Amino acid sequence: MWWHQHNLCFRHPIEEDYSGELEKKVATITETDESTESEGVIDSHKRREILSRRPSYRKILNELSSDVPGVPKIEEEKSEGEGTPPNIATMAVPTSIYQTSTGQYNEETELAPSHMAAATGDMPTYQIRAPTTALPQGVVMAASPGSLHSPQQLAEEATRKRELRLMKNREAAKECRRRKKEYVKCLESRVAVLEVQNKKLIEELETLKDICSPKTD
DNA sequence: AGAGCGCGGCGTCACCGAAC
DNA sequence: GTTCGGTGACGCCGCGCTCT
Repeated sequence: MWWHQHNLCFRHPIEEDYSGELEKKVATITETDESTESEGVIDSHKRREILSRRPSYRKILNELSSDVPGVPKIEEEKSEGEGTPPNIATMAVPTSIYQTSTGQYNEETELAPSHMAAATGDMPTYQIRAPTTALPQGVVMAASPGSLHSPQQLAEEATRKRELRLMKNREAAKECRRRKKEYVKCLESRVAVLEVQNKKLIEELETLKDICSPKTD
């Protein structure tokens, strides 16, 4: 794909800021009013509010692609096993783990271990680095919640649910980052293309001016 | 050699919107 | 109303580079 051929060898400061800058650049060049961010001055809370309302990268990119020919689409995920996106190394997602008896779980009812207190910031005491393959493949999940009675069983179930949720979120985060990188690459390419286009138009304008302006001498 | 720094990647939490 | 996926934010870790 064409946008992958750019060999950009500079380092980015912080990824969020960088992609934000790119977005501004593209918006400036194209003069669209995406009004992405006026961040930088606003406090983190406001910024968070603003950022959290942005549509997903896939959505943005797909909208871009419909506007501008040549902008690639991020593929929609097919259902499990229907083929992986082209540029991800097939991740060893232990799909069988998802096959719980209920297929669902309730996040809110989960046990809140003491380490959860770290959510407020400061020192994250929750650093229990669960191995990437926290649960082995083919693990058969426990019985449905309805059959759980003893406190121990309930605790086990809660732990299992939490691990499952963490694992899913882990994979989601990876995928999200991959998309984000793709999105940033796409923006970079678009900036390059638009800059060339802009330059050409300016040159053309100058030429036309020369032709149309009356000679003074 | 090793201290310091910047960066990329990861795991996790919190939050939001969409889907049901 | 509940569940689930997507994503920003945060903190940590490892790596490479530079400086002393």
